[in-house]
This record gives sequence, structure tokens and C-alpha cells, in this order.
Amino acid sequence: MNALERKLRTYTRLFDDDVKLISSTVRELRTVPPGTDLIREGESPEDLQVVMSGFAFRYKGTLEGKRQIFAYLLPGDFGDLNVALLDMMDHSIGTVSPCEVALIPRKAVLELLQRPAVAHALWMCSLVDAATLRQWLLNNGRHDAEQRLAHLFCEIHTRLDAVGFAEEGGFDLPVPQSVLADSLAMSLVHVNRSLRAMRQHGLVEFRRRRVTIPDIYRLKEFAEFDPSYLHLMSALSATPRDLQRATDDGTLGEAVPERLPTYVRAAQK
Amino acid sequence: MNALERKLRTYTRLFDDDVKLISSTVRELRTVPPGTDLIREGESPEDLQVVMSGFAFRYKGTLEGKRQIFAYLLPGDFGDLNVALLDMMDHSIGTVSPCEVALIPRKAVLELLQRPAVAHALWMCSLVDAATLRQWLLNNGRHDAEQRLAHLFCEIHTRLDAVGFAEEGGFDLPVPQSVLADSLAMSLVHVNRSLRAMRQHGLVEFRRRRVTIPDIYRLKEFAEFDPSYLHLMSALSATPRDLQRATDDGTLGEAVPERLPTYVRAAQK
DNA sequence: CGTACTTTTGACTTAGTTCAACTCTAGTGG
DNA sequence: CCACTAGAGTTGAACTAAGTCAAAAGTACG
Repeated sequence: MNALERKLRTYTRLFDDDVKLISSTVRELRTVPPGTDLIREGESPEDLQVVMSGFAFRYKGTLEGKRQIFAYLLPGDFGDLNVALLDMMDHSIGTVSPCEVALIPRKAVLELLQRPAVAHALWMCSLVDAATLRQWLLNNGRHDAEQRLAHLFCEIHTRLDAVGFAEEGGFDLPVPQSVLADSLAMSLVHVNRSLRAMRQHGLVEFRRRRVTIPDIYRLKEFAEFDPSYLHLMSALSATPRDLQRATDDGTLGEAVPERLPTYVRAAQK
Repeated sequence: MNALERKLRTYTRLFDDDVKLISSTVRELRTVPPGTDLIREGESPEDLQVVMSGFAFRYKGTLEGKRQIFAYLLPGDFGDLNVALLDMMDHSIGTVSPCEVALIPRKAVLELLQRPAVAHALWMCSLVDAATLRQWLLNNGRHDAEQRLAHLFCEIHTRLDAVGFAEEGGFDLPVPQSVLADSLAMSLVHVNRSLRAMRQHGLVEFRRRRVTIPDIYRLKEFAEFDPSYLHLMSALSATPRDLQRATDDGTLGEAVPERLPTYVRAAQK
């Protein structure tokens, strides 16, 4: 089972037909190096992109050269359902790690939307994205620096956990501090200082692109983190069997060189 | 033509059948006083709500009693497509002015989604909402106080204009400064001071719940406002004929007592 | 083992918050 | 028509979280 299918299954029971259809729509799989734009504001390409492995983010810049990141894209996430329906991208998508990206022709997407089950799953994705944006708006606007960092860590941890990529005491987060800064609307220096403070308080540690969480409950409480906006009835949906199947086809879990986040490895060979 | 139909027509050409279907789904029209919650975080009601007239907003609070507003709902806007598909509301919706709200049964929504044209229009609404959230995140995170205010004014002006409710030099905005503060993640005092500064610079004036804009181009430039995120190919769609029809059935335009925003009047009788 | 990011830290500045008082306005009831 | 009240708007003064600038110290990798 690939990342896309797993993602969709998070939200609906799919028929085998649907699954086949989805797989068959993937026109091409391209591998993209880190620090690249998958798509830029203003473009309206013929293909919709889905991140199959790696770590990417949505963003937009201001005239003064500042940047705001809107969301992180984990494997299975759609780059831009927008493109299939709206006229053009109103933001850009950049990669942090090497990424494998599936290209789905615009037409195929429209056909997929004819399928009730698939359409339903796509709707859910879209609504959860919006809910996440709202949560970011609240978090960035109404929490202080340390809470914001804590909340972001909690969110990513939870999302990775839902697809089986988080371990007990932490997770790999392949981004520099400057990306955290642009996500949380803070300055790089202030991110750094806040991280130090949190480390000293024993809340979290972020070193070498890895987040270590001594006590997840304490962190969640500190961040006022309530995962319900992610609408994951699916802490369930990543059942042991799903994970087993995923392991079987090598999407995750096999022994791999070193120090690369699990969800980035696929794009590494 | 009611507000909902007008809104949907903003995004797609609808068949007469579709139109009939939509109108027939409105179970009930309830009138809600200002300062009321249409729905609260955590609820999952049987009916989806659509604002038909008046002014409302999405919001969510923190434990410390702070509040963040996510979006303004103008006539025709859906309160919560979420509810039809997701388990429950992850935020609340409150009214500012008196509102007329149409209730559409959850089942009816699912049926509407079977209609390609309607489904398409709903998709667009949802995508535009998300794009707007991204823009707010950028605006609140990466612009200073005055730019944020300016941007918000530009957005509302543009949206009202698209449905025919904005005049040349300004528009009615029936909210107290505290609501602006909670939208832009600033303190009430700072909103007030910033408004004064902008007034003195001749950028905008906000007095008695009315926004006056001496030079819209200057304001837009100041705010770095680019309306493309609203995806309104529809500055067109509010054609003179549409407006005429709207006037005919009394949705807007008839002579009314006084000092009430046009789009609030309907709920007043 | 050198070049290019990152991360860290210090010193200084500033935008924005908080607290607290005072004013204005619109609506209410006599 | 006026006094009273409650909500909304203004303003000053003190305070603080966060930004900016600048330089040093790690790290990663060819």
C-alpha cells in the first residue's frame, strides 16, 4: 500500500475498484532534491502532485522577503487539489528533504471525484487541511513562542504517529530552525532561544534534526494541544495489519543506512 | 435569487434543476440576534447552516480566555460543511449583527454533493476558504499592525463588492474594534492606536462601524493586497442583471430605515 | 581541511501589551 | 426632553516579548 492509498483509507472505507483506479492514475513518479519548489504561486500545471515520500511544505512570501509556511506535507498529502479545480496556485510548495512525487493528470482527478467514496475521502482531506490552518492561525496568534513550538511539535508527532512514523520518545524532523521560524511567524534567533529554554525546562529537545520528547503529556498540556482538529478517528485506522502490509512492500520499516527520517528514505536510493 | 444561490453561481454555471434542488433543501429559516453562537466547538448538529443575511464569524478560544477569529461569514457563506462530513465542529460560529440562517439537513447536503455542478461549486467554496485562511496566516504573521488592518479592510471590501454590497468610497462593517483585534491577533488598544495612525495618514477611516477609503489603490498597495487568493473570476459573476434580480425580490436595495449595513437589513423586520 | 550552512550567544531596539482612567455614544425609562 | 447607564472608543504610562544586528562556534560534506 502506498502513501496516498494509506492516507485516503484514513478517512473512508475504499472499494478495491477505487484503490485500483487511484493507483492507475499515477502518471509518473518524479524524484525531487531538497530545497526545490514543486510548484510556485501563479502556476497552473496540468498535473496534480502528491507527495509519496519525503517532507515538503506550503508557503508564500511577502514583498519584503519574509516567508510564511502554512502546512507541512507528509507522505500521502496532496500538493494542490486547488489546481484541479481553481484557476491557479495561490501559494508555493517547497521540499525540505528529497521527495518522491506522484503526478496525477488533472482530468484523472476530476474522474476520481465522480467516485463517491474517493470524493468523500478527498473532501475529508480538504476539510482537515482547513481545520489545521485554523489551528495554526490560533496557535500563531494567541500563544507565546514556547507554546507555539510545543504545539507544532505535538501536531507533527501526532500526524506522523497516525501513519506509523513516530517512535515513543520523539521523531525525526528534517528541518532547520529557520523553517520553524517561518512556520510560527517568529525570528530565527527567537526560535533558537525558545528551544534552549524548553530544553532547559525538560519539555522538548530539538537537536540534529530530531525532536526528543521526555514526557508527551506534559508537552501537550503545555501547548494546549487538542488533536481533535486533525479528525483522526484514525489513530485506529493505522491498524497493525495496515502497517504490516506497508512493511511488506517496503514503504517503511526495512533496515536502512542511517540517520534519515523513515519517511524520507524511500526517495533516497 | 437568494444569497446562497448567488454565492454558488459565483463559481459555476448551475442548471435550473440544481437551483431548484438547492432552494428546496432549505428546511427552515431562523433569525438569530447579534452576539449569539450559531454553533459551538464540539457540537455536531443534524443541520448545516448557511448565513442568508447578516454578518457572522468563525472563532475559537484559548484556555486563557483569548480568542482568535478565523473568517467572516457574509451572506451566502456556509457555516460548516464540516458538519456534514466530519464528526464535529472544531470551532464555533458567532453572529455580530442579527442574522438570518438557513438550515439544511445533513442528508440533503450529501445529496447535493451527488450533483456534479453543485459539488463543484461547493468544492470551490471550500478551497477558497482555505486559501483565505492561508492569506490570514501570512497577513497576521508577517505584516505589522497597520498593514494587517489595511489588508483585512481590502479583503472585506473586495468580497462585499463581489456580491454587490460595497459602494465606491467604503462599506459598512458592523463590528466593534475588539472583533478586529481578535481577527488580527492584536490587542484592542493597539487596534485603536493603529486606526488613529491610519486615519491621520489618510489611508482609511473606521468610524461608527463604517469604513471609509479615500484611495483604494493606495490602501491595497499599502497592504500588499492581491485579491487572487479569493479566486473571484466573478467580479464578473455579479453582473448587473444578477443585481437587478436580487433587487426585485427584495434581497437588497430597497429603501430601509437607516444606518444598517445593506446586508444586515433583511434580518431586521 | 575548507567552504557553506546552521546554530548559538550577546547587546540593543522596538512593536505591541497591559493596566487604568476618562470620554463618547446610543439607548432606556422617567 | 433629559438623566442614567452600558458598551465602545481614546489616551497615557510602564512594561515586556520578540525582533535586529553582529559575531562566534559548530557541523556536514566534498
